[in-house]
Amino acid sequence: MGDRVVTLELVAELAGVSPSTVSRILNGSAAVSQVKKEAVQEAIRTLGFRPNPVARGLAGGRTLSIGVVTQVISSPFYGEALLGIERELERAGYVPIFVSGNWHEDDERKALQTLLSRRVDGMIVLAGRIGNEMLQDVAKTVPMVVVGRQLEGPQLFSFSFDSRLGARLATRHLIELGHRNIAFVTGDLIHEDAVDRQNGYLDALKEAGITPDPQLVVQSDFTEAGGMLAVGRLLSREVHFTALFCSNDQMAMGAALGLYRRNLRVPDDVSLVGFDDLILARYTMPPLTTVRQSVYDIGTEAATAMLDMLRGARPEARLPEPVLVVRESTTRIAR
Amino acid sequence: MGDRVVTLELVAELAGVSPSTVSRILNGSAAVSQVKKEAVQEAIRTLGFRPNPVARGLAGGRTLSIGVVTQVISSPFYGEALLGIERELERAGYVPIFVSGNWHEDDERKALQTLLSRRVDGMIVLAGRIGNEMLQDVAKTVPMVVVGRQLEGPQLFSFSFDSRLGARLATRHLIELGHRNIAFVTGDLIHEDAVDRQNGYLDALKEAGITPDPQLVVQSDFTEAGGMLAVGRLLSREVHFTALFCSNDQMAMGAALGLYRRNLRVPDDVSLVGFDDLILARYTMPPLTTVRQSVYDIGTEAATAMLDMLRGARPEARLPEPVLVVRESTTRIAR
DNA sequence: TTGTAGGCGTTATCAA
DNA sequence: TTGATAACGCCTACAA
Repeated sequence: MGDRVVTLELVAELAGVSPSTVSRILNGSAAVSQVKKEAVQEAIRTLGFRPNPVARGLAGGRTLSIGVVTQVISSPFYGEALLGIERELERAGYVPIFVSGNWHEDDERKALQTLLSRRVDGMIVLAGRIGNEMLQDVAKTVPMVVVGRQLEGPQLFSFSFDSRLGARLATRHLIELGHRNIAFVTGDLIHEDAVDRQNGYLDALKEAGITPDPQLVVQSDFTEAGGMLAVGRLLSREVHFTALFCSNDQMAMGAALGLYRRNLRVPDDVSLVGFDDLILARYTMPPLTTVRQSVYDIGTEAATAMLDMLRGARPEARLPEPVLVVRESTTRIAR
Repeated sequence: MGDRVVTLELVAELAGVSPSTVSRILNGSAAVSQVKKEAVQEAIRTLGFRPNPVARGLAGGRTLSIGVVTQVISSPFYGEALLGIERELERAGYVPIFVSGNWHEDDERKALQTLLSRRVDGMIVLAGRIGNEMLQDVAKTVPMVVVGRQLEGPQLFSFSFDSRLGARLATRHLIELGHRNIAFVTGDLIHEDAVDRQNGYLDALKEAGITPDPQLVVQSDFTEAGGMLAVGRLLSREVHFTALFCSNDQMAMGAALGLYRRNLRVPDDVSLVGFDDLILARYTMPPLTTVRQSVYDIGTEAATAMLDMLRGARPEARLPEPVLVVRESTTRIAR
């Protein structure tokens, strides 16, 4: 890895041109004669020169890095999105810098600050609690892509997955299986996403002429532990239900355990549906019926949108439609 | 967020001192009179000055960033480690830059290159396939912490979790429950870790005077899908086994599904043990007996070691001992 | 203890 | 098309 400090200047010297010419070739920022171009490329090769991003950052204001505010870097949900972001950015020579917001407004604010002070060229924000005004404010400094909310502004692009439709599909599936008493576990309603999913659930009930019963709805927090607790609360209310729709797969996993603890079998006693289609969903017992929203694709879309903005184009997100994935955690109501 | 470009120079001006004095205060690199120190701190506060890491990187050679070569950013296993790293580094003002190696030597090499060219102040490498020589070579440029192998060298610190002991504990637990025919699913043996776990398994068998049966050992790859396939291969061999020890939780999850598909019940027909104690392990059905190695702690330990090295101290890793966590996937052998 | 001056490796602005 | 020259924001001798 003999990484001696090979500078642009050395390259220029060897190629017999000025540093500016080398820089121009590197960035394609101006026309350069073919001969010199080749000489420089040759010199770059023999010297093994790699431009120093730090110096570039100082001089040109570009760091070739994109700040990513994620919520919990270790969550299986965000993990897949980060992977998509990383892969997509890499192709354009950018590196993502991930900072966790921990679903905490202060942490998110700090994350933005950290990234801003690192002079990232752009910012991708995955959901979170922070106020829209703050985001719009940051977007004045660097182009920004926000996933999971609707936000308008210059240098600002946002998109959401159609969670509402996804939730409607899931609920409709249960209805088609004959279920009428369908319980629902929401995520933290601070998320637009969580609200959308709840609305999708209500949409489907309405569609089918079923009156929603508030007793069947439990608030939770998108975690496994939360899902398990939710089941406990639901059962303590002593309302009858034959199906349970959880706003994400992680809560569904927790709920499954909660049901199991009460000797309720999935799907024989309770049909269970999740949301997200994490890899895990294939390996739960029984494998989980869920709504696929390709989190990986969300990541690549966000990255692509970012790259579009950076090159001055108007981004355009085209996410795949949500799809219901029927596995074995749901069944026709026993009667 | 009114992030106007507040430079160190402005601070100096406002405080009525020279830029170097401000720098000295910022870095504690030399004694400064109390009066000036206060004046400067005051100025920093009123101006909301935050030093520019990019400029710092160029001038001082320090970027306050640590490169982290992880394998799959989205894996639940690495995710927790990354979280630990992030939290610990943050306390010292460092930011981790994560790049995925994807268990691919080329990718890992590229990751190292990327990180090196970004002038990270240190490198943390989580396992991987890349050759030791290459790592030792990189360590000549920046201090390095390697997790999951034993490596010696200047500016190089490595530590592993005691996987061998962990695996021995797991296997011994099964033996104590009366199992004699214990199948084992290894991870990719390119990992030292995977080898250690296999050795631990063999240790325990030997301890109990059980002759290991190669037919009971299946090679796999640490993924859920791999665990499921492994069960298939095992069953096709038609060897008798009453317990199955998988080298990690993810494979155990896959194995559980594989068993379920063949109508084998856990733990009644087959006792199942995993390794890692991911959060998931608590929510599998039934909850998984496994070996806890706090991946989060591994992350914080790696970060701490890095920080130690950066401040010139000799790092010292003290990881918690592996602990067997008995849940409900194992039971006394039916007789 | 403090300030001055030079430099870190690029890019950007001007002339030529 | 090319090359000087001046930033970029900070750190670090060196001198005072």
